[in-house]
Amino acid sequence: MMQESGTETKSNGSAIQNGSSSGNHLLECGGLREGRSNGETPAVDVGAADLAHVQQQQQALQVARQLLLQQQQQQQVSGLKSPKRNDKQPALQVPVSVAMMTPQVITPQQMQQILQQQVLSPQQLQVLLQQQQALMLQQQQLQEFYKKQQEQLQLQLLQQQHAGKQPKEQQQVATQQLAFQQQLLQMQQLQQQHLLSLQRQGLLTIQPGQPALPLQPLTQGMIPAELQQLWKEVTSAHTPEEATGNNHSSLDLTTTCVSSSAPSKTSLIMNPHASTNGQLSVHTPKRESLPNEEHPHSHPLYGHGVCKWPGCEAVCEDFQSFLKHLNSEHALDDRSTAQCRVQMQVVQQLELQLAKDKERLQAMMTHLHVKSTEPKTAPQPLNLVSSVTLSKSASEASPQSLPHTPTTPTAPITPVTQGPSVITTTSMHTVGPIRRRYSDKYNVPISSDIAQNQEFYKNAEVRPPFTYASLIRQAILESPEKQLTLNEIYNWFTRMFAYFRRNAATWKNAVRHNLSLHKCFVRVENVKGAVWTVDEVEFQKRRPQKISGNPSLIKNMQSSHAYCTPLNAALQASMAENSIPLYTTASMGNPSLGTLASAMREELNGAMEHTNSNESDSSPGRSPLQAAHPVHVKEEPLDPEEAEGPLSLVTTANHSPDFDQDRDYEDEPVNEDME
DNA sequence: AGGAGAGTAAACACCT
DNA sequence: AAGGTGTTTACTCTCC
Repeated sequence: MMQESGTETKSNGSAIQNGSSSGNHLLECGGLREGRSNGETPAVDVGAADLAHVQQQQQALQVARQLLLQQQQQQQVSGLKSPKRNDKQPALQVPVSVAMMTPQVITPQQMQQILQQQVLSPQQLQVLLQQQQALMLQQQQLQEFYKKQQEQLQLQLLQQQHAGKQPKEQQQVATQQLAFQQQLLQMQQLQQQHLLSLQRQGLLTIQPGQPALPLQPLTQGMIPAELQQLWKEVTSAHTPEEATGNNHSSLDLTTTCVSSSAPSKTSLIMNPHASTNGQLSVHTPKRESLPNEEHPHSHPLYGHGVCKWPGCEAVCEDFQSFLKHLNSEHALDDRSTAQCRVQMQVVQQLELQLAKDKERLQAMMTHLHVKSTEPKTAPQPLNLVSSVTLSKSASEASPQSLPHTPTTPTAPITPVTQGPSVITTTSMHTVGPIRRRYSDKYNVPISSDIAQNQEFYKNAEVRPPFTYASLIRQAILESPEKQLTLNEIYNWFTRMFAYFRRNAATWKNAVRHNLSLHKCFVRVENVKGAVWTVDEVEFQKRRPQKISGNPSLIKNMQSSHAYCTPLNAALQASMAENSIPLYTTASMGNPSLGTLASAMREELNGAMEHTNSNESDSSPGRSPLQAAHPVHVKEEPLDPEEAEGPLSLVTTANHSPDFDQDRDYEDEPVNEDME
């Protein structure tokens, strides 16, 4: 999608350039342009001073227009300097003529970008759309009015040419256009407000030192401002500086907008790289400014005296120190941007999953003809958090798809070669089957874990971090008679774990295999048939399973139970298998999601310090996840090959090929996507 | 490097 | 005959 915008960009860019020299666009352009182009023809035999005056105005207009174009071109050029901005910048550049003719509050491409970059709630989207529509409507009206004015002006010009000078009429026109100018100003203000609100909502991000995406249209839709300037030229004596000043002011409108919400450069978390890809501009200038305006000292990234930037948790005495910290520690760099990108992926993934789960729930309810969330055995989203699966299956199911998932085709090609601690999907991804499992023999009481996080496992497609043997044993032990048929074991698996509702052929085979393989499972002939029981002695005899892998994980698990609930392991496993970068702040979007994200983030990062997690202040309701404690997570340097460009808004979620939960649980003929 | 545990795949036999 | 159940083998991966 970014690519689309990218191409648009190009075309737009060229359009601009052409537009400045050729008349193509001018011709399409409506009144003003026509006025100019037309004006040149009849102007020949105009001897009248006022007519010359009008011509002067038009020339001035042209000059101003060129100025504007130059500015735009300069922007482009400067944009080229920092490769990051290429994509976006041009995408936003709309030929002046186009800008005049079409409502350009925010271009569709921009909207698309926004939508891609930010995961918005439907409500937010709706509001946005409404605002957008309203603005567009207004702009259209203004444009119509503008056209009329231009026609009138032209008409009057012609009249003047024929009938001679009529200062009064000119005055009249001037007055009319003044009024029009005011409307344009209003329009601009509206746009500003709109943009500002967008910013506040976190929908737009403005990069420091450059006109950001959202502002572009303003700049370009600057025709009104241009007119203002011209009008000043026309109606009153003014110096060229003023003209340029005006130009500036028009631009300032945008920059003002920016600066108002993003006081400090560093506060803009946006990454240059991001825009490179034209993919991401997450993060939150708005969040920085907003708190000050509305809730002084409340900040999504700040809570309980701790910086809640993913993986940070630096203690900040007060809000001011937090701001300092934010600006210094989380400035624009690869790490921050990568974190943002990852965060966005997480959110995307979660939302995608949420959508799927909702759909599934709907289907279930429809199927069962129930209205309430009733299903017993069937998984139901109990709450936002638990209903959000981690789509582990996505990755685990199709390992081969992973390598390319994170880096979508649209993803930037600029890999993050640095940023040691940047966690990316790829860095977490483990190819092939996950063999790190542990039984309840080691620090992790499977029974308590399962009981504790039952709902989570039921709803999240997270592979339980236990071996098949442990799970089978658990299933059997949970049964009243400590014995189960194979089918009952199957049922237990599917009932207890969302994960085992997929790829049935695979795991069922594994279950059978384990039952047969391990001596601890004893087959007993029963009246009904054969049932399986557990020989505890044999089970305990089994060679101790080591928790391998991440040393920190081991350390955590061994050293502190408190910090290492099975859930953590589950999460970690799922994250690893999922290639889901659970690396987030609670600041984005849905609080519940944020909570989940926050909790997961801790899983990944907070481990080290894992003092006390206070990330959940913004989150209502706790979930199993929240009970989770930080676990150390592998932080490996990015593989340059796999690493995505910073902040590339990857659409991994959309790519998870097998993340189709609507599949038949039982018959998964294929493992093509599985491990 | 090699052993062991674990997961996966598959072939095969038996039973219902 | 088809499908479920159970056994076994082979292979791979990961960890020690």
